[in-house]
Amino acid sequence: MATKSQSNVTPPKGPALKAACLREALEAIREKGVEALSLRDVARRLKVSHQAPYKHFTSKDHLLAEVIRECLYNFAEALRQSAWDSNGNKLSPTESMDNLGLAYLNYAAKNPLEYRLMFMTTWPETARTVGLSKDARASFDILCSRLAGIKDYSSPQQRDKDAMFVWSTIHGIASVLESEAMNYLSFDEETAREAVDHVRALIDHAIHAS
Amino acid sequence: MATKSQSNVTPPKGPALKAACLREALEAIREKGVEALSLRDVARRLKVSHQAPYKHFTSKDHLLAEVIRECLYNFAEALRQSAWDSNGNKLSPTESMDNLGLAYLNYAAKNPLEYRLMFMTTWPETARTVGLSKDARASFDILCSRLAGIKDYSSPQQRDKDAMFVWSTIHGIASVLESEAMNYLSFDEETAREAVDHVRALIDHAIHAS
DNA sequence: TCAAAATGTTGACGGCATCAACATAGTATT
DNA sequence: AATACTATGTTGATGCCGTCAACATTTTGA
Repeated sequence: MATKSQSNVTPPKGPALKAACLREALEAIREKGVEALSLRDVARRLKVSHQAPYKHFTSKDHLLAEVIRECLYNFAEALRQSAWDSNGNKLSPTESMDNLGLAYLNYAAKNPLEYRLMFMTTWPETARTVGLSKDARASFDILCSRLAGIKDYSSPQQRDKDAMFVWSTIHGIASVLESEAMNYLSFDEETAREAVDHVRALIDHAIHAS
Repeated sequence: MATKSQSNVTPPKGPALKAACLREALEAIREKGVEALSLRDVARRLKVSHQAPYKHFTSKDHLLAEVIRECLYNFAEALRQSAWDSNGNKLSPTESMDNLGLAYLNYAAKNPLEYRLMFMTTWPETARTVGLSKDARASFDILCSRLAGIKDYSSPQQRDKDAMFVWSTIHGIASVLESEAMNYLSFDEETAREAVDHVRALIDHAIHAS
């Protein structure tokens, strides 16, 4: 006997439908791209009427916003975990900071779809009204606290300045690696890897020098 | 008497229609966002049948790709001009390089819509088949030659490594400044400006140090 | 001059987001 | 227990969109 509704047997109902919509939406985006996301398609995949999702999301854009929100959660969680080693021991502040950049780039590399949704896609208008940006801020805050762990800042502004520097720089390298750019700049892997190291070294240097 | 078809008098014909489509498409995007771009809307604006644009663009995505291509042209042109001062005198290699980053950030700040289209939007699938990336590469090549002007590289790979570092870093700061991020990180202007200076100084330092 | 190529137009089709109206089941209130 | 309310689904418009097909007109060039 089935324990939970396997995705293709019986249409999920109630809260399960909501979760299933989020899951299928992400899958649909993976297969056909964000632009092609369609509520009807999601409904069809779940063998549910084309209006059913509306009981859980007020519009297609709200659904998309929630999908992105989940990505933001997971991303922040991955960043948080970069403060512990594989044995569950807390790393030193310095190691934590170093590891954060690595974790960021790693996450982007392993979850390109999610990364693009979070940081390389124009969020739906709705994102503003549902406060998506707060969830994005969570990741930034992790960076801020790691920075505060390795350096004494005279003011939050000073810390933010550093944080923004690190954030934008890492985002820069991640998004270039992720973008179409890599297809046509025709770098060999080696060059790309070295460029990444280059950036990481520079960031490191910058933080400690300033 | 009218010399050229003013946009709202008589529907433009032939090649003029093509140009007008590109213009109106950009305007439509400015008003309602890329996602909401509609060929029919463009046609309507030009008081032309909903199929007329198809005589000049094989699909909506082809139109969008051409719009982006124009942005890429203009952007590259702006970068090129950063090698000359306001009097038309060619700057020294060092000045040219310095100016390039400034020109990039300036362009992004003054043409946010275009910048987003070029570097913060998922290009239509079509972009691949029409070779859009080649036009993007042009800008990158400008950066490469500026770098080559101020430093002797043992190989193109070495130069590309630097170029990629600069490119991604500048892109990072530009896109963070342009993104939703600025809305919710709630930096004061001052902090943002300092962060930008911070990055520029670091880039500068990095190039000369490595 | 006159056929072929370019360029426009109208109409049709299927897909989509969303609104409205209706059905049903679970819950809370009397 | 009976009732009414709410949450959740379903079916059926409506109007917009991209695009195909068929047809009309203009331009071109042989």
